[in-house]
Amino acid sequence: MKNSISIKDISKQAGVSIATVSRIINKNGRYSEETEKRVMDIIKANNYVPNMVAKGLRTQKMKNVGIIVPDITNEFFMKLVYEIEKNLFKEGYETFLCNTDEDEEQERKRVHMMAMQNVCSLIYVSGGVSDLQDAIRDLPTVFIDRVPDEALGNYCTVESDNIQGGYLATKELLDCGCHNILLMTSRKKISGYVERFEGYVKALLREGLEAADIHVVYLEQLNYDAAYKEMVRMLDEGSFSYDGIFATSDWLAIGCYKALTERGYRIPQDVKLVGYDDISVTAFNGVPITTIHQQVDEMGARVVEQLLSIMRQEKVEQDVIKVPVYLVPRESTRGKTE
Amino acid sequence: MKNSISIKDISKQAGVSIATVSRIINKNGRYSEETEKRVMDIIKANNYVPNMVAKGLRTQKMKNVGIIVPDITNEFFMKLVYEIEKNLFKEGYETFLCNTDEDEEQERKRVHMMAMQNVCSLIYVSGGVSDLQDAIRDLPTVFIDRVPDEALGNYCTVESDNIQGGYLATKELLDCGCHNILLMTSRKKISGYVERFEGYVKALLREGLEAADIHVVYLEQLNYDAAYKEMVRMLDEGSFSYDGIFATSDWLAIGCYKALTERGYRIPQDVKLVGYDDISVTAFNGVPITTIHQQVDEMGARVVEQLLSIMRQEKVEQDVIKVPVYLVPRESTRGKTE
DNA sequence: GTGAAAGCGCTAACAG
DNA sequence: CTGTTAGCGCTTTCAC
Repeated sequence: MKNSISIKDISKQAGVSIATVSRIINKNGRYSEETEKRVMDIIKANNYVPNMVAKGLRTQKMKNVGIIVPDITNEFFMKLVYEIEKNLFKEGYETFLCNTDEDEEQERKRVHMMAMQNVCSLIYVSGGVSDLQDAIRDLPTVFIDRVPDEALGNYCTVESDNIQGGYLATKELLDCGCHNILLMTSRKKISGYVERFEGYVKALLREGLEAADIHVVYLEQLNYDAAYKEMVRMLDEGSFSYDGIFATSDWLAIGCYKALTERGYRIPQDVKLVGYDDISVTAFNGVPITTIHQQVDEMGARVVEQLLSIMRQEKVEQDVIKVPVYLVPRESTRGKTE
Repeated sequence: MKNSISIKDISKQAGVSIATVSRIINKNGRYSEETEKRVMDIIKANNYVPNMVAKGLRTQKMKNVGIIVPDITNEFFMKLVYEIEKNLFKEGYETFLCNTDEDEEQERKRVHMMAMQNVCSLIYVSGGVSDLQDAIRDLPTVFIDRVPDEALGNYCTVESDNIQGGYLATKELLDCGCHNILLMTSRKKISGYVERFEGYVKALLREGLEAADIHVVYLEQLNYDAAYKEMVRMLDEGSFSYDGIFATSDWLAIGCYKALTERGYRIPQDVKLVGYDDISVTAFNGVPITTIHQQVDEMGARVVEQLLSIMRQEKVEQDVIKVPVYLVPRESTRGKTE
């Protein structure tokens, strides 16, 4: 790689052995202050940068972690990655970013590549992690919005308090007088989404509603297009008769909004709508959309903190870290449905 | 790293030398079909994955490239990264993602880290690349939206036809009858932005306007907050007297929109507005915003294609690849200003 | 406090 | 067609 200078060159110039230079670089002690200074000066003068690849080969550990994200064009995920990258970089780690497009095959391939690159740990954002146990085993891993089914090696989960989130979202709709609330969520059993569902049910039941009042529509993909199409389908076949929708992510809410308004429904007068994540488009949307705010900065910080602690082999006290959420009320739930 | 099996283990099991295994893995020829089959079977059976770090140390080349982006939470950049990652991954490259927050210090640090990680090339999105010549030298680099001032080693630029973009945006405003058009852009001399400015001037002059009709406001940072604050400042001190604004990026346009509407200005009746990039928030915004569409998929594909060609030492015929843009007319320029 | 030497997993001459 | 060997740049015993 480039005409870069190595530890050997430094040692030669300094008139010491490479072992000594290595010790000095890593501050491992067992060298005199005098040699230290001499060597450090030469290092600076030559603008030496350590070769992490060689170091990685020797130590069997690269200082880089892989981040697997279902959709890197989604602002919510990237705000999370932003925080993670920032905190990880501070600790000297580089991050590989992998987009899976919510596709298990892609995911498998990419995790495989990560393994080849000897990443020292993995961060998994609400993904499938289907049959990856083998590849992941022994690799410190933090999951976001997803508690793996089987116990893996060293892992931990960080997520929002999704039950509370689902509860708050549904409660908001109920408080607006909605009686027929549709939940739109993912077909996949991602724990974060399952919990939002749980919160929805909890709010319904508390309000004295019954099992018959639970209405759910499942989506194959968690994105705008899928939500829009499903909504259009329901509207066109006349199977839509709700006065409130809780969409488990903001892009789903936007998809619903688009389909509804295109067909002449007014929001919030005819249908009230709540999203989840608090990405900026909900604030700027034609009718600003009420949503559940996830504290991405807090989440990102906790993810890195947990990851480091697992890597240091420290005992991780909690397997699941919960971060609080709060409701952001906007136009889409303004007014009272009677 | 993990209990992974090595080429040595494979060779032992197959009863051949490690050199032969290496040749087979890399399809370098000079082995019989028979041994190939035997070795491949063992590789599969043991679920062997090559150690890229060792390979990288030996060959002095890691198959991973660094991507430097000013703001990873911006959908435009990430759509670009999405395409780049996809295409690069197909070719067996992994990507490091670095966020600079438009901060030169951050940028320096991160490029430095990339060098330590022995990335085989760099992709630079509209960044500063101030005094990085040293670090970058000899590293194949593709710039997006930025033509470096000084000639570096092996580089190339991919960008939208920004002059045309600036022209189309301004032309749209002129066609709506605007006479007093403000350009909002970056203080930094990023070539992509300088060219949008050029297009703006070109449209103005063609329409018979003069130097006195050129009005520009420069921003220190290229984001929503900066645009919003600057707009508020102008509005509050009464120095705003325009009937049209061309904001050189969508988030700037959204910032202007917010400030203007908060103060009672109507868009498009009082002020017409055009953005740049075509990120989704412009389509969903209260008043959908006219913008210039950049073909990110095309750009991403060209970036990877150029990068690979530079790495293969092939002659790069053009130093600057231009990708066409087009106008997406929306509400914010509807109607005629008389 | 310092140095010699082994070796991480792999590739690439070179010899056969 | 196949094997032997010498490192890539670095860390880490183990002597001195």
